[in-house]
Order: sequence, then structure tokens, then C-alpha cells
Amino acid sequence: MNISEFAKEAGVSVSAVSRYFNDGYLSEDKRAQIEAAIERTGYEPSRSARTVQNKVTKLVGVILPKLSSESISRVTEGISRVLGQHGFELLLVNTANDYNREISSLELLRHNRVDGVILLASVFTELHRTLLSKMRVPVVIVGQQFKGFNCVCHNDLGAAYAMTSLMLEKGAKTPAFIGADPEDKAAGLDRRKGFEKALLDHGLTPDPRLMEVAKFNMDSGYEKAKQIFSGRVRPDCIFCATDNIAAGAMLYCHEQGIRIPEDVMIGGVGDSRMGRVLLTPLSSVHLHYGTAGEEGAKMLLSQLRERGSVHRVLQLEFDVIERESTMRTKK
Amino acid sequence: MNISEFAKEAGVSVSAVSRYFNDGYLSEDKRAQIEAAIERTGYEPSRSARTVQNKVTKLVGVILPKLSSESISRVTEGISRVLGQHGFELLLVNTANDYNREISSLELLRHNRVDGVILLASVFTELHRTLLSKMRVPVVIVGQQFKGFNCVCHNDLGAAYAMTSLMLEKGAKTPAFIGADPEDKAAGLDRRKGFEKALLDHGLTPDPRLMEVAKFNMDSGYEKAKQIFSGRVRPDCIFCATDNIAAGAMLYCHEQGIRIPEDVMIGGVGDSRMGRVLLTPLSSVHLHYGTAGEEGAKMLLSQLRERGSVHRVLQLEFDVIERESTMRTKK
DNA sequence: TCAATGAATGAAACCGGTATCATAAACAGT
DNA sequence: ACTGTTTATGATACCGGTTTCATTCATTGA
Repeated sequence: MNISEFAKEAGVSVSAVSRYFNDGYLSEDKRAQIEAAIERTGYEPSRSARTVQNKVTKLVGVILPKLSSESISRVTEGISRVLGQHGFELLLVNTANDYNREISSLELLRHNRVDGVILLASVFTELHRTLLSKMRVPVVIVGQQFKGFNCVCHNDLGAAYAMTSLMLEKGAKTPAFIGADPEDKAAGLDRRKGFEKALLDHGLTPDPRLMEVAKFNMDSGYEKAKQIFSGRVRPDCIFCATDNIAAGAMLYCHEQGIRIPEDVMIGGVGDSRMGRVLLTPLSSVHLHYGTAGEEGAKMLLSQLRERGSVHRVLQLEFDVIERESTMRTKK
Repeated sequence: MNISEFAKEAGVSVSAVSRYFNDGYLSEDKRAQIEAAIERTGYEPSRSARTVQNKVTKLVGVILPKLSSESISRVTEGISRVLGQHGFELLLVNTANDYNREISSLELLRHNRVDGVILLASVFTELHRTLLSKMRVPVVIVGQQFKGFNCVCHNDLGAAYAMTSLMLEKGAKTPAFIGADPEDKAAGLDRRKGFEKALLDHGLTPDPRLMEVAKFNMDSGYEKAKQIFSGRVRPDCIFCATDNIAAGAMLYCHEQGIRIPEDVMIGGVGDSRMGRVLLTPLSSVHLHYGTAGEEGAKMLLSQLRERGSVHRVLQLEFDVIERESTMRTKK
């Protein structure tokens, strides 16, 4: 059923129906007639037809590298919470960590289809910059800081610094590091910088033999821990850039009979649910993923209200959560 | 830029441009002219305008109760994989376990906006049936079996039966059960039935004092384990309807010095990543969540091709994964 | 009493596309 | 040369809405 059929059914003009759905001048009786007709027929105006005219889709594109990650799903949940409250829906694009798909989905959303975009990317390139600045709709980046764009990010450096310091202050002298791809500025580079800064501030020098780069999963953490422990220098604590990596490292230690925290302390970042039930409960840094999603969504909404307003960067702080894996008594 | 401006820019007629994007008769030179003009201007036809005409949105609505669950995110990943390959995108609706939002999102997607719907619901009511049968677009239900509709589900009963049997065959005589809401037919009711059937087939009778219903999280599993162990009858194995519940139960046992698997075996369902790194690695049943999502998407695509084809139900099988938590030697 | 104001109304133009249609040109068959 | 078929083309109606516009009608103020 289209608007003119419906108008006939309701005994009013097409314009009146349109006004009903768009808050125009309309007498009470017509309003009532239309409401009654809706009750009878279940009529609902076509979204696409409306969009042709007023350019509003009430849809926000969310581009993410994968779904089955606790941090990402928490962010997305935050996004959907806030956008839902404002009558927006989510167009989800899962790039499956594929650089090309990330680029092509940006292309896809460039003109069309969505009112705004929230991007959860890990690695940013020049092509990103080019595409992002060509976007016709507002964009907010969550989880990374990218100059010249609206961002909601975490204090990754501070988080790594805090966790490393915690271990150093418990007496660790030969700290190891298992990090993530440094191309990923937040989880890779900044967390490494935080680790290194903590060492320097405590009178230690980072030892490259005790520093490894892992992938974002447990198995990789396991492998890198193995590599570190097969070297000459034996670490007495390991800072891992993510909880998943830490879990892998912990698994290796348990297998080898290396005691946690007596022989080696382990600290992670992310405060994942898993960390609490690990072989040894894992000390970690809680990042406010849900809040990041919510704030990202709010930022997008405000951009939607006043286009071209100044770019803002919101950095969220963190909480250190200490559990058994760093609970040494000695100072 | 709209189609007529673009047509002028390319030096061809509006019809030619439309034909270019819709595979009609078109000479090679015009095709080339249009391609060149696209290169210059970056023109792309408006989705909404096309939709008004041909009623196709290339959008599939996915309704789910939450995002931050491993099983759900794996299913969704499977869905997005298959739909993406066929040029569809996902309109995600997160109902946050809110019954009303589930209903209202079905209403929302009823006429408009999407070409099809994939529903991951936990509890089905009569209202669901009414709404679902009123849908103008094809619907596929994933994770539950709901008579008269297209479904992709797991063999929940078989999975529970297999895991329980595994423990019984290792000599367990007083099995306990921590299940989920029986309103949830798949994870609640069927898994309980599987447990009970395994007992009966092994000459045992289910003992209501050893059966509890938990929420879908660790804390609840912890509480219910506590409740069971504070009763008179002490179990020698616990079958838990989900890995999360099992993790909570395990946590309680460790705290109380109850040894796993020596004093009590524990088995779960879902084969979550967490299970592998628990205090005691957890035996579980692997359900093919990713495949379920993929098959659901394929089922929807085939419905989209031939509307009104017969309803089908696809039940996926499972794999029992044995880990330490049930590794007793004695028969 | 009469102009001015503002609410209410429907016809028609318009949004940005697609589909239909009549027509032209090119080619083959006889 | 004449007809029939295929390819190619642009004007135009149409999809289902919104918005503009001129017009009517009821108030209000002077």
C-alpha cells in the first residue's frame, strides 16, 4: 500500500498523510481519521522513498575488524545502546581484518546509505586519511587517535605504564614485554612506549632480548613466552599488551612449572572476563570499552546535529585491577 | 550529483546511465564515456532512489539478544561472511535481552528497510509466532527450533547427552546439573533433557536436589555450585549447560579445595575459548556456531531467490572435546 | 467594516532513480 | 528492393514519498 491508496482509504489528501508523519499543520479530525486508518491497515511510509527526499537514513555504519573479540563487542554494544536511544540503527561491516575490505567499505559508505560512520580500525594508513577526508558524512574513530579526525581513545600509554610500574614496584628487575604489532598505534606502539617509559622511570633500560611482538591471540602469546624463556636472560615479570597474549604466556609458564607470581609476574591490558578465571587470575588494566562506544556514538550524534563543528579527541582513563598474577608481598 | 547532471557530464542520456548500472543494451562507446565520467566525478547512484523503484535494499536485519557473547558473535561472524559474499549488508539490532525491543524490532523490520531477517532469539512466545507469520520478508531463526519456520539449530539434546554420558562412563554415580532457563528451549530445556536421558540410559534417576537453574554467566554458575555443594548429597560430577556456568562452578570448587576431576568432574557446552585456559581446562561440547551463522545466511539467500519455498530445519551436529576436567582414569 | 494575519488544505512539482515505449539504425534473408 | 529481426536510443511515465505554492477560511485588530 502506498501513500495515495492509503490517503483514499483514510478519506484525506496525500498531503495530509504526509503532514501527519512530518508534523505539519493538520486539524484534529484529519489526524484522527488517519490514525484510525493506520489502525485498520497497518500502513507505514516507505523509508527509502522518504530518504530520496530528505536524505536521512537513520542508519549509522559501524566498521570493525572482527566481531568475536571481547573488547570490540563491548564497544559495539555501547554504540548500539546510545544510537538506539536516538532512533538510529546500525549498519555493521565486518572487515575480517582485511585491509582491502576496510577500504572498500569506506568507499561504500562514502556518499550513500548511512548518515554517519563509526570506525574501529587498528592500523591507519595514508589511504585511510585520503578516504576519510573525502567522506560526505561525519566520522568518528574509536580506539585510535588519528590526527584531524574525531576520536575516542584510551590512555594506552598510561595503562601500560601503570601495569608495568606495578610490577616494577614489587621488585621486578628484569621485565619482559610481549607486545602487539607496532603499526597499531594504540595497542602496539603506545603500550610499548608505556612499558619502556616505566622502565626508564625506575632506573632500568629496556632489553631487546626480552621484547617480542605477538599476534592478538593466545597461541601467539604462548609462542612468544616460549621464545623469551629460551633465551639467556630470564625475566622476573612479563607485561603483555593484551589479556589474550597474557593468557598464552601464562599457559606456557604453567606447563613449564614456572610459578606465577613467585618466579614471574604477569600483567595484561583489557581486563577480559577470561582473565578472572585463568589458571592464575590475571592482573590487568580495565579499559572502558563500553563507555568508549557510548561516547563515540554521542560524538557522532553531535556532529550530525552541527555539521563541521571542530574535531575533538576524547581520551578515556583506566583502572588497574590487581589479581594473583602480580601479588608478590616483597617490595 | 544526480543522474541527470551526471548524464549531462558524461554526454549521454539519463536512460543510458541507468542502463549502465543495470545491464541493458548499451554500446561500447557510451559505456566507455560513462566509465570515464565516473572516474572524473566519482558518481554513484543513490541506493534509496533505486530501492523506491525495485524494492531491494540489499540489507538483512539481524536481531540478537546481545553482542558480547562468544557464541553469538561467532554466529554473527558466520552470517556476515556469507552475506558479504553475496553483496548484502547487515542491519544489526541488539535487543539487549529486552523482550519488548525484540518485538518492536520485528515490527520495525516487518514491511520496510530489509530484504530478510535472521533472528537469534532465546525464548519464543505466541507473540513471536504472530509477528513472524506476518512478516513480509523471509525469516530464518538461528539457534532455536520453532515449528513452521526456517531454522538452523544445534543438536542440544545430543550434546548434553554425550557430555553427561562421558562423565557417567568414567564412573560418576551422583551427577549434578546446572542448567539454563527452561523457557529457552535449546540451551535450557533440551540440554536438561539430554542430561536426564543420559542418566536414565545409565540406570540412574535424576535427583532434583542436584539440579539447579542458573543465569547465563559465571557468577550465577558459582552461586549454583555453592548451593549444590551445601546440600546433603555430594555430587561426583556436574554437567553445566554452558561453559560460562561451568567456569563459575569450577571457580567455586577450586576455592573450596574440591579437586577436579578427582573429587568432581565438570563438563560444559559451547567449547568457549575461555574453557581451554581455565584453572582446570574444561571438557566441553563444540557446537558449530560459525557454521550455524553461515548456513542460516545461505538458507535466507535461498528463500530470497525463491519466495515461499518449503520451510526447512537444519540441525548441526557437535564434537565432544575432552580436557582435564573429566580426565579420570578409572572406569 | 475592511484589511491583515495565520491555520488548514490539496494540486502539482519535485527527489533520484528505473521501466516502458516508440522509434531509429544496422544487418540478414529472400 | 523489401521485409523482419536485433541492437541501440532517449522521452516520458512512474516508484512512493515530501515540499512548495496558491487558495480558502476563520480570526483578529483598527
